[in-house]
Amino acid sequence: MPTEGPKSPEDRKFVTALSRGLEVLRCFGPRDRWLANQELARRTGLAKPTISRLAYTLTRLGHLRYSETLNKYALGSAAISMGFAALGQMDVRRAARPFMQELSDYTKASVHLAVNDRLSMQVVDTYWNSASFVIDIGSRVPVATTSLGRAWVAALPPAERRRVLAAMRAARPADWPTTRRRFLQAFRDYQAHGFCFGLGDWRREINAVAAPLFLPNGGGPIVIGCSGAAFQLEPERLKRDVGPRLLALLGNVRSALARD
Amino acid sequence: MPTEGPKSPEDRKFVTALSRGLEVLRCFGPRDRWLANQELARRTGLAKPTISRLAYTLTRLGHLRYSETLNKYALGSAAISMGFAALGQMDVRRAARPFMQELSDYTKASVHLAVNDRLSMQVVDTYWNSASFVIDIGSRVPVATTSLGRAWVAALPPAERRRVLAAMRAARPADWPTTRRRFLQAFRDYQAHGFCFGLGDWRREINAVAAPLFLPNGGGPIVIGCSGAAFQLEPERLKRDVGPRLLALLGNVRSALARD
DNA sequence: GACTGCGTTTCGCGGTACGAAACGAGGTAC
DNA sequence: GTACCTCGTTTCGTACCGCGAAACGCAGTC
Repeated sequence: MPTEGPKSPEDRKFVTALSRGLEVLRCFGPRDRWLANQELARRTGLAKPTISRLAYTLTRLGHLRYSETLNKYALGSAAISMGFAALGQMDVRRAARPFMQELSDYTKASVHLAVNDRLSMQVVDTYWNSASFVIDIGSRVPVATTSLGRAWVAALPPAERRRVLAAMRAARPADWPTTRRRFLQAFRDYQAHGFCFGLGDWRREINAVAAPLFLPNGGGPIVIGCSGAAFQLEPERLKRDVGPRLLALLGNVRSALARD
Repeated sequence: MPTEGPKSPEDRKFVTALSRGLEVLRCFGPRDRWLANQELARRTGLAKPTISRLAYTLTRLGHLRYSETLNKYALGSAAISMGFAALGQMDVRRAARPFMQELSDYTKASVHLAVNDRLSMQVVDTYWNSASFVIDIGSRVPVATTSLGRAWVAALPPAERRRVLAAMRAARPADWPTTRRRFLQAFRDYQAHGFCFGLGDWRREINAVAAPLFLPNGGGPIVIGCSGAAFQLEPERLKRDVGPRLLALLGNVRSALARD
């Protein structure tokens, strides 16, 4: 679910202070361990004193921690706990486990389960075999250039789809023509087959296929994909063999989820 | 870091709305997948309309998701992403990895890395060998009855220590006499040896030893512990052999962290 | 010692978030 | 069908909470 700022001029239900605080937490990407007050202000576009108060609150609550020596903030242990709580409640992971393992065994490639986070896909589970290419758990890959991302966008309702594409265009205007073309192709692939491809445009020599899955109780789609060395996963094989097996996998997961 | 509510009569820096929103998120424990508005109101002690607005905001931001059919909320993918972001930034994990593996190999028991979350310890990494008893990653164990928890409390400065003990007393008044006695012993153990024990009082026939570690840049202590079958880890061995090795492990981790 | 960069604190105002009460939507009983 | 639950959302006026310009404090630098 692509999120955005407050907007909605007269949305009395929207609690600004809470949104801003969470925005501060989201500043901490994989690359940004320690962020100073000023940097947080720059990234969020909020005034310094505001950041000061929000960060103070977040620190008291354990979501941030403060280094006296650096005068900077980092994510705290409360964030970790919340993440694990959320992970533990994804029963898709349990349900999908044997089937993902099986597909990985069959293809000798790696199989991933991912959820969306803005313009990235967050890899939540990974299964692999032999020396194939591996994206570790916890990795993030771009929505724009991976099969995981394309499958996610393709599964969105039109309105949200447009919002995401607009955000990607704004984020990387230079790449937009290519990005746009690839997405149009991805939508056609999704229409025709039910899955999307990534053929070497995220990493050279890595091919992949991915398909979305809507969970019973709402929320955005999650995505399962299979990726590996290009010489092993040729486009034709992805379309004829791996892709259909991926769809079968999703079917199995769906019925496993329905069962209990 | 033990967190608490707003309080502080005139704390102008504390942003109440943000705190309340995060409090809502924290209602979702491992056992509570779907929570209704009313249940959230009960747990947080906030008025229904307030929860309504906070939950609306959190849903818009992707931290919660809403099931139309159940009329209930669950944690959303933003929580997962944040958790992974926080995990990825704990370089203690990388630093400690080989040493924890080594201790696990030596003891044939499992070795855990944990952080605190209120009255639980959140297990963040696990290494094990053979068929020994395993606490999986993502598990949570109580502070009150485990070596991990005791080591954490023992490492706290006196003021925080008192706060935590008071919270445990309030949470389980009936167990307090026992809990108190065990903690006093744990503090003596920590003074004398630098580590704390858990001898069958969390799970029968499971013994464990744990010691805290303060990270270079502030924040509460993290804890590393070793646990296994009681017949393998007799108290005497924990004190003479495993405990000292645990301290050596912590020393190694500290210097590995200082190195880079 | 003046200067610069950054974080925190002050403080009065504006508007936001609060919550009692009203409203609405399903569900159940009879 | 009506009356009666229960639970969630919306309304709305007020209290007060969070906002941010400006002032302050504190290091480091030249």
